[in-house]
Amino acid sequence: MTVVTRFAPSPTGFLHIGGGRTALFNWLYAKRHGGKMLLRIEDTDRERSTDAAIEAILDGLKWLGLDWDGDVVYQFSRAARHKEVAESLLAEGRAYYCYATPQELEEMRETARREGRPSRYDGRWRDRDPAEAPEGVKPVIRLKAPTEGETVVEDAVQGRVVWQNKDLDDLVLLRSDGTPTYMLAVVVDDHDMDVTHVIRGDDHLTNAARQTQIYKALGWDVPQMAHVPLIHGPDGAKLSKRHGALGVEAYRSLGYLPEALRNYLVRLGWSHGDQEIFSTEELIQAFDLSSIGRSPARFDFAKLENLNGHYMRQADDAYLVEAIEGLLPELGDERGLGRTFPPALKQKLVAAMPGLKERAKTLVELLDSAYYLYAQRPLKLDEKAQSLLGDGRARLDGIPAKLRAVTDWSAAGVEAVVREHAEAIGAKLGQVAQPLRAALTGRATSPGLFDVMAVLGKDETLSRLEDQLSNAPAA
RNA sequence: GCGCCCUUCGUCUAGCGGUCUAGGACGUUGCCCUUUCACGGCAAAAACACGGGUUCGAGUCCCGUAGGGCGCGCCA
Repeated sequence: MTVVTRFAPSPTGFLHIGGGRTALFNWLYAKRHGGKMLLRIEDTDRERSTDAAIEAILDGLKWLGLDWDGDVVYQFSRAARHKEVAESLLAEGRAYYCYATPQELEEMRETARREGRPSRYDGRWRDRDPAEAPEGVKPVIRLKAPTEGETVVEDAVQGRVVWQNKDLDDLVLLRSDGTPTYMLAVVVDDHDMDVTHVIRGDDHLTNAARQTQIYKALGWDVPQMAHVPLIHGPDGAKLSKRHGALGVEAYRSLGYLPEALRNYLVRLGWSHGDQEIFSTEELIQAFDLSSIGRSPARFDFAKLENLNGHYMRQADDAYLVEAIEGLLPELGDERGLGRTFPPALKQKLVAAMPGLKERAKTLVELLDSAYYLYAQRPLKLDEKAQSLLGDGRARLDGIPAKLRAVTDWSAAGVEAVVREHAEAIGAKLGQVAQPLRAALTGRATSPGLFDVMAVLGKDETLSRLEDQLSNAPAA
């Protein structure tokens, strides 16, 4: 039997980080077993489903590098089939019409809560003659759930979980307008789509019990369930927009690489001994359901950043330039850049990338650290650079002339000149290099100074130096 | 309130009755390397929620307590 997993988001918002991890787990499990991962959009809530959300989810998955097999299934398009299944249950006496009105149900819940009883539907139409149906009320179809015994879910992550049937009420299968509820639709679709493994957040654990009852009533096999713990915010509370509950596209904007985010996400809940870094191939080889823990994890940006830095350092230089270029539509304007890099700048970026990528944790930092490559003269020095240059300006006297004389403008050639200069004025190299760096890059931090000068070229280097040295120090 | 789930360093986790003087990673601190910052290397501080059992022996099994989470819709 081939493994079939599915990712089934509801299009009421973007693809958040927890959904991204669920998709990743489904994807990995399918890949691991040479199976398929299907994508189903759970849009039976017509009020809240939007096309924008569908697009955001699809984009998010693509950006994360998680592809799905076959066409996207839109759940609502299968409503007729859902209805048919509900009616078949009705015909077999495993479901019944319920004429209770929303107000009635609301009262029922309130009373129950007030009296300290569990708030469940009381089954008032379960055995009642439909002939007693009130005028003008369109009924829903409810499942005639067992009232005795227990419902068991053998979960690949949670283990054996047992509910007493008396604690579970008769859920609605078909709404009064004839549309299916989520509970029915999932069961029918998973069955019809031959889904073998349902991997989802453990907020669905209770649903698993109710869905199991539907499967049983239908006489269908229950797929293997795997309910993975949720991801919490850094404070342990539910994920909110303030911390981790951003759409995955927000992580893209923040400058994270999809491979880094995947690696981070997979280790939230799943582990493989002491291994922290996984290539995609390694993940596919190692991933399993039994190594998923049962306790919730907190989202930690610091670790994500570390991982991202790791992947950036490893990445190909041209790839990184493409990646930051991809951020330009969002970040370019405020940095005086267009939507793409001019070819000349692109070349410089690639050339400088080995030194740049060592020092950045995100693509945004990478772009900013490359400031000296695209800055317009005269440079605007940041605070640290200003004070460095202020202190060391005197030690730069005579440097421009010596540099102007250089014929071999290479990192090594330039380094020799600067080292000589430092020696000549009795200063340590750092005492000369730092103010020089400030003047040339506008920052206190940059890649190796001589590499910077080499990439900048002789003319630009000298011009920038003159800009800064001819200016009287700011009072 | 009822049901279900969870609880090892600040965080992610290893641990599947003895090898745990509890390991790794991120973060933190110190040192080294060094033209800066990073990277890298070395070192340090840092955890089995609590209480009962079971057992020769418990982080590991059982039961409570406390704390946290999820669910309890004609939402998904």
